Amino acid sequence: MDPLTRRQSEILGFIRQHIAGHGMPPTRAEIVQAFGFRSLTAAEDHLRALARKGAIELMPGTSRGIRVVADDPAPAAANDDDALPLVGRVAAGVPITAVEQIESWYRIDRHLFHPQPDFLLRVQGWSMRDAGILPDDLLAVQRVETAENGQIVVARIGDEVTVKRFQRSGSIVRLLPANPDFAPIRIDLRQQELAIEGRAVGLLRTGGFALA
Amino acid sequence: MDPLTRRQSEILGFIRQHIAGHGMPPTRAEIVQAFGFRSLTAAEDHLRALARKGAIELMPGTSRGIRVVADDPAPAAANDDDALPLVGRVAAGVPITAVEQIESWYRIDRHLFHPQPDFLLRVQGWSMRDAGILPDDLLAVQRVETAENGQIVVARIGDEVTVKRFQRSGSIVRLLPANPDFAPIRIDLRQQELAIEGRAVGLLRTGGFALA
DNA sequence: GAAGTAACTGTACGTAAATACAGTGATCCG
DNA sequence: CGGATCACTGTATTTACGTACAGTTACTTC
Repeated sequence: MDPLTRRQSEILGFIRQHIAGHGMPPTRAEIVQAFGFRSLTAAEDHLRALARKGAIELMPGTSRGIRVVADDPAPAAANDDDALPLVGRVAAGVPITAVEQIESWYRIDRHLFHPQPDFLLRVQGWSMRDAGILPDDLLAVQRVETAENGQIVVARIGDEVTVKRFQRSGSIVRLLPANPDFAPIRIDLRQQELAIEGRAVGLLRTGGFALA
Repeated sequence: MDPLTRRQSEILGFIRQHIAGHGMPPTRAEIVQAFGFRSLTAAEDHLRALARKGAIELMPGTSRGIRVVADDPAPAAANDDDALPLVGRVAAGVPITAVEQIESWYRIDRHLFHPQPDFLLRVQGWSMRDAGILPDDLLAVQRVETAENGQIVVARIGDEVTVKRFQRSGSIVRLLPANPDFAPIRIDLRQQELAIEGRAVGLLRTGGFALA
């Protein structure tokens, strides 16, 4: 979210306060009255600015169509039974689920998934497009050390973490993308180390569906 | 608080749900649409009844001037702030979110999604494959009545509910699949009726990733 | 069997509210 | 210096919304 000006913060504060107190967002007129403006456009301009900076969302043609974007993602606690950690950027060789790697926790009904996941991983790139796995999706992953052929796994080669379909024959492992634009990764277990971090058991897409 | 009738409870539930999902109380028109009424007065009557019985408070002359008074913990799941209903098979002409259509509730951190969804819908068929929407995925849908070009919408034509990308020019609406094996649906609004049930804001894949 | 309540349809109207357009200063910035 | 952003004033137009009025049908209750 872009930084707000002093005035914009006051407006945002008023919106929050109004929702808390009245159970609904304010109208332009109510903002005007609260701040002593003499023109509706003053309120409109502020709302546009706040929307542009991502602090609020405006719903065109809708009365009181203001939604405060939650910048405080309701931090679920680590001890919550139904919370899953979102694993962030992965640093040099550290196991992916190390505490330092955890970005945040999300409350999700674990039993939704079969089998049950242990953590979420944000997907990067288009390599698994044809498996319906897109960038910025959250992959629900179950921690396993070994994989069966055909399963989609989270694998680590050195510092690189990747999501691919697993295929092994003898000491040769192929990590297959689901996208003809990407090349398979071939690993000889006698020469290179491959760590299986987990197995994909589900997926969560939290953003909208913009045009690709 | 006086006891509510079955229908009145449903209305109250919808108001709660709307506030939770949209951050503001519904208008009369939104209630009418949600329940499939054909007259604004139906909604008005219910609101009056709920106000008379003390379940809500109405603020005269104020758009969305509905305040839920009681915080009775009636249907455990439906009241959960972080629960989403899974909408089941859709029957003849009934609005998709009609109470009777709800299969079950799932506990999911609403704040994960932007904007926040109102219900989940199980995806059927491969027509949105290239948008990463596969069969048996649960689509997180925000209830909206209109759509912008390019958005992925849940639309109803008669009794048929479909998920497609929305494109409108004039009175011609095209519902575009994201899969070359499927044909676009072309609708002339002057001849056919098209109901937008909602807008895709996220996705939940609960099964594993079997080989396609 | 009259009266009341619940749950609606259908029409109409005034106003609450969103929003476009045209400006005015003030400040910052390369 | 010109151009952007900020913070407004003032007017106008449309549409979203609340709400009144007049009915209908079915079910309960005294």
